[in-house]
Amino acid sequence: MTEKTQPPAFGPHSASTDLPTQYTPADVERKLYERWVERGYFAADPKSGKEPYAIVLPPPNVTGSLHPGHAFEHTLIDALTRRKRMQGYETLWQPGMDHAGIATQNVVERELAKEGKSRHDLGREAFVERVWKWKAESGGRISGQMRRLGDGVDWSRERFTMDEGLSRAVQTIFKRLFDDGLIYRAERIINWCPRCLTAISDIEVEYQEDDGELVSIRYGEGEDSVVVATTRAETMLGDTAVAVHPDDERYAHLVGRTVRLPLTDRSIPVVADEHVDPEFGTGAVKVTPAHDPNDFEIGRRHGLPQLTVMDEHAIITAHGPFQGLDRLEARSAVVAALRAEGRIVAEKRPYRHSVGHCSRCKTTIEPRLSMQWWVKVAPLAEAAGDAVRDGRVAIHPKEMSSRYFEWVDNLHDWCISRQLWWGHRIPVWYGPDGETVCVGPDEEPPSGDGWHQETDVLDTWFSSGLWPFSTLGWPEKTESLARFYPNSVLVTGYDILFFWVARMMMFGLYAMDGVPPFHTIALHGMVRDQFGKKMSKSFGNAVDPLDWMDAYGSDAVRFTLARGANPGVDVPIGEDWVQASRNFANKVWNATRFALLNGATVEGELPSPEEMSATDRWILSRLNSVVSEVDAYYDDYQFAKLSDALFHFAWDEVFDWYVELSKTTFAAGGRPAEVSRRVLGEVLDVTLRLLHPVTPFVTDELWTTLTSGESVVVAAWPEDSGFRDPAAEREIDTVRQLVTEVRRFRADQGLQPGQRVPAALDLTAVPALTAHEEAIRSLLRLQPAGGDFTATATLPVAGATVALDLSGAIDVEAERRRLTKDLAAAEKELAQTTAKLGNEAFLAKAPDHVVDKIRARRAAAEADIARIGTQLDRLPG
RNA sequence: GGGUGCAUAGCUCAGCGGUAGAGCGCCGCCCUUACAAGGCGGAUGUCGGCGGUUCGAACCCGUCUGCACCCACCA
Repeated sequence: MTEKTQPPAFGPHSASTDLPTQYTPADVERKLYERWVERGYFAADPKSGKEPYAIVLPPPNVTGSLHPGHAFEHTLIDALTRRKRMQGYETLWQPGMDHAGIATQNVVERELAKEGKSRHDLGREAFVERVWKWKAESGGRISGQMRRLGDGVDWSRERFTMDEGLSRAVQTIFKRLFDDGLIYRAERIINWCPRCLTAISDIEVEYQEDDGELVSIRYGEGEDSVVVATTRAETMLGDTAVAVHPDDERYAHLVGRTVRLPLTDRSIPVVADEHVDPEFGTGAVKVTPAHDPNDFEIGRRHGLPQLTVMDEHAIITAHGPFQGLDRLEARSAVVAALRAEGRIVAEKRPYRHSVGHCSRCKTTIEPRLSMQWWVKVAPLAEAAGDAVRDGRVAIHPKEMSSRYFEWVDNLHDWCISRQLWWGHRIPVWYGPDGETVCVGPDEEPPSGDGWHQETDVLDTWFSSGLWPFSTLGWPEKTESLARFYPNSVLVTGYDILFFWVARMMMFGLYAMDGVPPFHTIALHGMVRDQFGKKMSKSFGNAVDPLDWMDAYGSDAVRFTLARGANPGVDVPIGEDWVQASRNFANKVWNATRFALLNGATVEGELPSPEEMSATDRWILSRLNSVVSEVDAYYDDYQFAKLSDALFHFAWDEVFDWYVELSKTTFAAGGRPAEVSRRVLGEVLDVTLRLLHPVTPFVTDELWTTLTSGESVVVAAWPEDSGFRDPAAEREIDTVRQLVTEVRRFRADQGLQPGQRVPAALDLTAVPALTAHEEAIRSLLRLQPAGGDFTATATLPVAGATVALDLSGAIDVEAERRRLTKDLAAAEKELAQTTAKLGNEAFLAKAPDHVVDKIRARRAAAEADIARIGTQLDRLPG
């Protein structure tokens, strides 16, 4: 913090000179956001005649709070929707939250555990009530964070996956799928989390390399024995066969016979199955149909019994000495017992293999045989694949399409039932005589003795898969649904392509008569820390975006995220970068402050090009180019590019060169100053509008001050007027080149930047520059030369000559070093270009513009060599 | 076991066939009346290795190495 006193916060209509010298985000952010919402800027009206533009907010889980990844995603969506709104589209950004079944239930269970209670102590109803209470607090926190970020969502349409309307949607589509035979109930091996006590789907399983131990066990006796290997010895209690490959001669004599299963009083058959790899291990595999998905399949093929030996807590239930042991205890106990019987044939050896873990609690998954509800995905997935294949839905960046196809083309059926309490209860009733009735939203469930509803709830992704249309009122045929479905684009992370995007595609196509839920899928990367490491709480590098917003302002956080957003690529974020963005916001602030202090205006027509100076024409020419550039980047979801383009245009061109050059004009006054004031007003007006979608707060505060407009939120998006002035651009480039060259000389000579130096400027060789003489003198701190120079340094730059009176202060050696270095560079350039131009093949095959460029470079090198030679000759000594 | 992506300045990343770029960091000099959250100047790279295509390659092709991530029912 500086010691300068800060004037109080100011309103949009206070005098312009009230602007403090530093931008203080806290003074404006809250006030502006409230104003935007109050004025209804973000409300989408289905009745307007405007073309619709709709995006859904990927609903955050009600658990916890927003992390940097959310801030990132929201920034991108907010920028897209703000621009479209400015372009005159009827823009909907649909907000809401996801009940996040298993995740939320876990969180609340942990809360309960702190009180020494389990959900069973409360009972289902009270527990669910408790979750709702918790949701109320947590949801409020998230919407508070979204307000801080500046998210332009339509709050009047906020939805929750468990609210009444969305629950109706869930029930409706369940019933429809059920009636179409696309939902069924079946007993299968599923991924079971023994801690969450529920089934989870395949993609909720995270595989990690774990160190296990492979033990080899002999089944049967003597000649008729067979050795199998396993990492889960305890499952042998549930073995109901040994399988070998049909062509494996080693075991041919055993097939069809039985071997005794150690530690039990059972004998199990040896079966031949193609699935067995004879090359792996001993070529014989134990078969546990109730506890392994492969074995389940083998068991099915051979009609083997499915013997369950573990309960839902992964505790052994098989009668005998192991009963009551946890699976890991049982594992070592079983191995010890086998060893005692001499059944372990080889010492157990370390074995690294891939083991499934629950994505929610990291507990090792236990494959388990159980009755679950399933969605038959094949027909749905095919439609989802086709929609992308035939171009109705585009995926950005397109390289990500392969991931999408990888999944939709290789789908297993989706296990949608969860043994949880928090979620949409499956709308199926079972009758006393084994009847199964699926109940639609407007139907009365069957009542009477023996009827009861399914206790399982649906996978949380079942309801979020309906998000693009359930939020718009489906299954009712609402105006909003007709207007805003399909969505224009879906913006989300590539990590939930399978979880969420594919499900929305399947359900959208199914429920909405083959119309896919969005035209475009724009995938972004993950937020990482400044070293490119994944942000995670356990790693300790996760940051709360609110902390940075408090310290540097929302705009700074947003600009940093946008600047890192290359399509589909992970974005690293560090505090240094947020600071840099804060500095940029402050720069924008101060440039506008300068403009206001100097009477910049947006009033009246823009003067004609004839009236303007080359400087004015140059910046307007550049401005229009940037407008087109930014538009092209937006249309291609190139947030990093557009942010960078704006950053450099604003800072380097407008704030540095244009503002500096115009100071001279303003000082001189008169009509040229008036023209420049109008041009500066124009340039800032347009620049602020261009920046607004990414940095909404500072731009609105400044824009309303500058223009007295209502709000930049509802201002028109800039359009390229088509004005270009290449001659003016060349002219200003020359001025910049000249000034830079002389500055370099000054720095090399040790002249302090503020030190005024007498100088003669001879610009006659470049007539266009004469108009800029005052500006050049001012930028270079050159004073008019009075009388004779005592010591002169002459710089021929860009055809002009600058003679500086150094009054004996010239550092001859420094200058000689500088010139020698430049000379070497110029000679190298000459050699290179000459060689190139002497190459016949090059001249014959290279395009003209390349050859011309090389010629120009050679000419420039020659001129440089001559110039530097002259300068060196003049050096004393 | 498959698949995809990435290896460019100290760090994080752009560039993707025609003189190596940005931000931050670093080294000088400056509080020049919009801004020190600033200004000016500067240094820094065998563009992962090796081959090939081409007049020309960071960019295209092959190959190797290293690193990410995704998918997969390997006991």
